Amino acid sequence: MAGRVDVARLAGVSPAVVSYVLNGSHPVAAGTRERVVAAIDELGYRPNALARSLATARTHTLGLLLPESANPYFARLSSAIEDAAFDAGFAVLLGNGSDNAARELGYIRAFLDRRVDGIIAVPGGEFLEGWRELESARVPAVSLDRLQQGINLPSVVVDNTGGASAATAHLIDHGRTRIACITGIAEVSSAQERMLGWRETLVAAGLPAAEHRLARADFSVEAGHSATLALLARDPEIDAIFAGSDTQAVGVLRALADLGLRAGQDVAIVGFDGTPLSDYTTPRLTTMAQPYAEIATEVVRMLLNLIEDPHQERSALHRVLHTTLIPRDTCGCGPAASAPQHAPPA
Amino acid sequence: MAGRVDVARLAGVSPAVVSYVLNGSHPVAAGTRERVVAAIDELGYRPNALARSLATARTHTLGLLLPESANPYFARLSSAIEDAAFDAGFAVLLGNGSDNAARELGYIRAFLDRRVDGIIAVPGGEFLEGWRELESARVPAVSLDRLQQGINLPSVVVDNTGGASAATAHLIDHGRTRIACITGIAEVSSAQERMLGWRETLVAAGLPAAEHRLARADFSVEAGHSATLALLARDPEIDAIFAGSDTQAVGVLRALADLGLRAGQDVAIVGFDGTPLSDYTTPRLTTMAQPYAEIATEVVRMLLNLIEDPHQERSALHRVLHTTLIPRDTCGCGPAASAPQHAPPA
DNA sequence: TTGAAAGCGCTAACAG
DNA sequence: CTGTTAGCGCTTTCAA
Repeated sequence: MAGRVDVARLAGVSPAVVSYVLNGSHPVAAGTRERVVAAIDELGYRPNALARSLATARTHTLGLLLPESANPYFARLSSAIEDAAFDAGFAVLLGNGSDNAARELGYIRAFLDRRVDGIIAVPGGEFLEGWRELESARVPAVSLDRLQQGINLPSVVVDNTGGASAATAHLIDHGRTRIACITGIAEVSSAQERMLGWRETLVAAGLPAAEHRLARADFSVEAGHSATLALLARDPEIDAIFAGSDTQAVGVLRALADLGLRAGQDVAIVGFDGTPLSDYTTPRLTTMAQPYAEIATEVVRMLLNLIEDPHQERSALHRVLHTTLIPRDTCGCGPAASAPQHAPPA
Repeated sequence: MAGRVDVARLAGVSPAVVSYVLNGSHPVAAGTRERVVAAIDELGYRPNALARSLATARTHTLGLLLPESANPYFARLSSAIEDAAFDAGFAVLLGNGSDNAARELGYIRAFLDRRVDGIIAVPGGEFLEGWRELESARVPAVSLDRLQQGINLPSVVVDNTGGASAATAHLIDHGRTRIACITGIAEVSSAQERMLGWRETLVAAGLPAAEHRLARADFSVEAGHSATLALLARDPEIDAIFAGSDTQAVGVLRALADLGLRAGQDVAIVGFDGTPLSDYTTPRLTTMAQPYAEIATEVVRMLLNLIEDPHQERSALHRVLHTTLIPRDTCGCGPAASAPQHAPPA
């Protein structure tokens, strides 16, 4: 592989000049530049990023730590973040915490060791030690999707309470009164806030927000499925379910089908996240959509600013974006809820 | 941040000795080692991976290039690969080709510049130039999920033809005779092979494999949806559909519901991939499951071997794993196909 | 068993 | 405008 010296020799200049034209950091005579550029692409020369990083203390690489990257929501989110990072000229190292403290820590260290310029993390349940290392390493980091108890890092989240409230209100508008909630564990701030939005809205409407209509489970289809079964066994009167995530909502759908109940009619549902697949469930899932692209550009923008100037006013570094209701079939809005399901073949 | 020299000073040794104990590459007196180790974790010292990599020409980092990481199949796959890489002590740089030649090339370069030890790539449609850079850079690389025309790189794929054949045979076993196929574009080898499996099996059974019952679309829900609509409009006689991916199958499900047709009864369906969500669609999707964990461990094992010894026999570097049929409801096996859909609430 | 010193490939003063 | 030189933080001969 051709090196900087080869280029320099071919162009008849010193190695330093090659750097100058490469980085545009120094004035270089037009003629010289041309010769260097010609030499560069004649040799197919590409600067060694490791060496450059060692010298500049910048890797143009971000670390992204997720709790479980296979989850459709996080998959969508990470894809958006990668896009934004790519546009900004950054590569991303991906880490999968798997809700496992040791792994999260392992990835944080892997990122730190490789000197990433910044870290975006969706903190899992047991992330305290990871944060500690992060803080002591003084590497710019921003918390995404959720806040971590007692640690004040810059963050980008959505208005979970507001979104949950809108979802619940929509259910109430449809005449539902016995509305259950399935959400994530209390340690996850976003899950907790969604529960709060549900509860507050119910209370404000003079409707019961009974404890036995609240289920906490992890953000998986399986959990949504079994939580629904348990909820309905405990209280068959339930006529609507607000699910704190689309993945859980898919489990709800499946559970209703298992019980022979019609989603959108017997039991109305509103999910959360606006996952791509939510538009293709049967029936179509009404959900609170998150603004993925906006979240992604905002979080990398914030991180990049932080990298430029690490001593920013912390208070300005908390962004709250908004979700929007996408009314489809499972709430009772759409046509499909009453569409022919036993119609003869076309 | 504490450096190697600080550790050395604290332990009363030379910086070189710190390296010796860190890498265990050199004999070190027990007492000395202890002092060094003590100094290391008193200072919380962590070696700079960039510097180490520059010196050793090893980054312990892999590049993973996917066509679209938000797709449930690739999300599941990348999560499995990350797991395997983590277990092997490797971090992964993730790239999202977005079926865009320029982006793919951009990521290949980003990987190469950062001196990844190896690359795993699922080639998108226009990956030729990317491959070229890959080859000339002589970096170990393996092709995943599909083969790239005319380029002989090590690969890990599944037996697509066999899987598609089994899927089609299963449909035939259910008495279906007018079986359509929706798969990816012909340029994608796996999509093509799945189509072939469908066709061969039909022919072998003396059934028609009509061209007008074949649809090529990209691997998305949307595409599966519209392809189904088109297929059925063209030929309402179709009584089964083999979908070359679960995401497309989800679109098929949605399209059938739109048309008032019952999946598993009016039209039977078998998907491909065994995506986690396939177990939670309504009705449950019968599918050919890919062995994710096995694929992942195999591909990183192969890549790691290649890194150790780049001059291996090429012929041994093609692994074909097998898919397994998971019979559920959409083929007609399960109970849900005939489950009450208009039953009264429990 | 330990230390000194020469790189790894690049950037960034500083001189010229 | 261009070249020299000293690092960046680590590994690795080679001597001691």
